[in-house]
Amino acid sequence: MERQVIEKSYEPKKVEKKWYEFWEENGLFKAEARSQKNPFSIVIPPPNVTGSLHMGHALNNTLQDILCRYKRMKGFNVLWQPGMDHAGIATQNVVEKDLAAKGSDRHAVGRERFIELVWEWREKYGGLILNQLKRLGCSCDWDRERFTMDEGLSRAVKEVFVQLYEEGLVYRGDYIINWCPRCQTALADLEVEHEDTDSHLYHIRYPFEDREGYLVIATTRPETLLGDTAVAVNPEDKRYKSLSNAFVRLPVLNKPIPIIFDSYVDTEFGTGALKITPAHDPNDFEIGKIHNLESIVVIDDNGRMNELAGPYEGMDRFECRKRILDDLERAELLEKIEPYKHAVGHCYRCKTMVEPILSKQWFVKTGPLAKAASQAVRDGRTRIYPSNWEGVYFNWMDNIKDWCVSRQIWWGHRIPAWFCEACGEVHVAKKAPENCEACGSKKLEQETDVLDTWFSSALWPFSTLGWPDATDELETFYPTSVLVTGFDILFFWVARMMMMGLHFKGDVPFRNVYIHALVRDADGKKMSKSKGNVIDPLEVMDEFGTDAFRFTLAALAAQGRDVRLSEERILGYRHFVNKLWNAARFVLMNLEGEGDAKKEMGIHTLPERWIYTRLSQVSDEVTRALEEYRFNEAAGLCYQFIWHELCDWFLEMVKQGLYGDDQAVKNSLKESLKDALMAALKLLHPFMPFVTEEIWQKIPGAEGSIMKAPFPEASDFVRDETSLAEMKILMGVISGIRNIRGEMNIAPSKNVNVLIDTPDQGEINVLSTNLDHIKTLAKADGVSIETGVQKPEASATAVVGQTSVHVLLRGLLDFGEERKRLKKEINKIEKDIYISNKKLSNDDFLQKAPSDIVAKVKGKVEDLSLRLSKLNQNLKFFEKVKD
RNA sequence: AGGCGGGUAGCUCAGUGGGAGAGCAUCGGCCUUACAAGCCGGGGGUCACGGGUUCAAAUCCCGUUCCGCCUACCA
Repeated sequence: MERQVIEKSYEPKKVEKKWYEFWEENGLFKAEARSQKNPFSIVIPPPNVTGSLHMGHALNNTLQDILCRYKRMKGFNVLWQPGMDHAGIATQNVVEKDLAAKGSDRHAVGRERFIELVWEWREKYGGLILNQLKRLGCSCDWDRERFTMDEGLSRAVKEVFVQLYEEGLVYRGDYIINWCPRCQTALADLEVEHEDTDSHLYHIRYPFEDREGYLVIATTRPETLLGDTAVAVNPEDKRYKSLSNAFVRLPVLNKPIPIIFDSYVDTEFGTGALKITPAHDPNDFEIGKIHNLESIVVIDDNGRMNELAGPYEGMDRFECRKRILDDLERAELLEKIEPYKHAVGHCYRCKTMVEPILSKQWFVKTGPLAKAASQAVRDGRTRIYPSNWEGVYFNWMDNIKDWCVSRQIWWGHRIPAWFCEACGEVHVAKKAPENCEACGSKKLEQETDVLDTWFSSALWPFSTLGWPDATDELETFYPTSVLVTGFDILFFWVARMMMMGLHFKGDVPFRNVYIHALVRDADGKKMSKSKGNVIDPLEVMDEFGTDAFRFTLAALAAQGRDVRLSEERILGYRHFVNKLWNAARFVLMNLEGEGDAKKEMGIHTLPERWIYTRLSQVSDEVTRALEEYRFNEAAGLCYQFIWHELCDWFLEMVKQGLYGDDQAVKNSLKESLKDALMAALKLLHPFMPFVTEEIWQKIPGAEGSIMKAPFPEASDFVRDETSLAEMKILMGVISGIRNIRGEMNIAPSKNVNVLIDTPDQGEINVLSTNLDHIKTLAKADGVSIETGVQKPEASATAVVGQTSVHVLLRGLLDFGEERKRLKKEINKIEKDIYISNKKLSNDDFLQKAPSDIVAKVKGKVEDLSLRLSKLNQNLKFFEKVKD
């Protein structure tokens, strides 16, 4: 065989690209539309077409990739459905910015041309994030990539909208919506971010119409008084009992408005009198409806005062506020100004302060849809992990409000509704009608509004699989197996997919939802560009390698907890990647020239029997962890096992045999080494796809990609429970000697002699057949094993269970040090014994605790007592020597 | 206002009723022929505070406090 030169350290950059291309070329990410295999499917949370990879994406997609790779190795027909979201407002903003840079704007180029420009932008820059996902190793079936604006998905959108309309679940009406004056569009309630803001509460005098004096109202937005059509007080409020049928005079505009009584008004707040502006406040709107008040819109789409604002017409809303306050002051109608902190809504896209404005919009009636979506989770048809999110989900679903789905932007799915210019009739249909059904006119104009981006996202789990056509993909993969996402879009996206999936497919869109945490910086702060605390995933991958990065994310992704990412942590796991690399290097060096060694039966040494047993256990544990989305546990198990068992003990123990003369033992060890390495690689592959493939390909006899290798199962390895106990003794003795050497500062170059004293024949057998391991790993020259011997003078002793390990230190032993060491040990044990004895002397404990627990404590006391007496003997010995 | 999560070693965090753990950092000793991105050994914690349930509490319950987040129409 040709000698493979293996580098001393792993160089991620050299191999990552190579293997990704290899996987793609060999079609290893492809799903089968029809298959005998069990299906496993995930739809990717579609990143925005404008997006570039940030930590949230990295975590989200790493977890999905872990699941997909794991399930493929488990033999499933895996579909990881990729795609992107057209991201209405975000994308439109980007292209508008381009235009602005050229001194133009969208109105100058016109709607049609603008949309063309957006498509052009998409062709040019839109694929960026997908390539970044590839760098991350994501094993999506890229041939199936979808886009929320592509033809098929647009068809699904129309189909859904029209059907909902026909069912009465879509309607159009005048309501208060959140208006972003910068984006020039309505926003759904969810798209408004409330932020506590230092503001002022203005107390304004509204003079009575028919008598002296005035009513004082409190407001944070004085400019809206221009649209006031009433002042409300609570009917129970004694202060205002006398005011029925009274009027006040609206300041500035100087017109009479009625005083009305409504129990909505809080008597405790402000003056207990509330100005009512039905066109610019959601609550006032409701009150206005009840009392048949007129709604007067005074702020336009640009956030400027309109012609109904009288003298303030044309002013910006904030400028108007200032001017009105000045005018009120001058008229002595401003009673006082109090500092006031309250939540102010901002546009989630551009952070502009939103303005509640009355306007005509399209809504989805969510009540019936939400009820079904809520029920599906209550029934367990969809399970949310971790389950505490179910409460949040129910709370939202049960208090849901209708969803404003129209947006006054250009980039998006244009609402399939047509208005008759002649009679005003509204037609909702998949295709433009020829003429008006009501009056026959041919003059029909399509609605200019587009749909909320989340409308198309809500259909993602079935629209990407070909709906409304009945496809094999839908048949095979719907409902999808699991949705992996962050809690920040639980309402935006997950909830709405549940509603749409249930309504249009008659079944939930996913069996499980795994909600992962948010990635924060090392100080627990949300990463954001403005804070400058963003760690760029691409830079991390460059510096530490993709595998180390992925493993870090998985290891930190404990359920229900945010991920705090620090570079030190990633560095630590890069060391782990390198450790694996070097362990493999060691194994491969020893397999050199062997070809396919035949399995040698019956000569397995203790370390081999042990490592197979552990492989069996660990495979089982990792599998269970992954099945329950306990990624951090799965990662931790692999880390612990590979580093501290496979490398620290097994690899060290096989060395002698490998370097010895017994060919049969050598062959057996090589085979075991290879088995253990291959199993470790397979366990790690979902987490670290690149390095595991790179090593896999170097193993003699390993066939094809590791992606196609079966994931290790408990039954793949011979379990030998006695090997666990035997290794425990052996490790205990070795650690005991090492401990003494360390504490006594014995140079590693200095070998020592050891006398082991044990009464147990089984232990004698184990230790004597593994003498060489003790010699090598503990640096002992002569090791003898006896029963009931005298403690040699000038020796330090470790006590392991019933066994004493005397380390002979002629000329090396500092008696004082040894006394100190023994006292420390004795102290610890005495404390332990004290605690356990306290339990055993408690009758309640003996009676009520389960018997196995009692037995355990008893056994522990016995063990400890034995050790204690031996340690005490040793201590006495040294105290005698001192005298 | 309501809801959720959290407070465990110097730091970051695991640990949902029975012997307080890991990684990093730290200290001591080693270039031992896979790995100094390494090896061996050590030190370090009133599990936020106060009560309760229990034979037994970091873990369950109640209260207090601090931090973070989410939802909400108090002008």
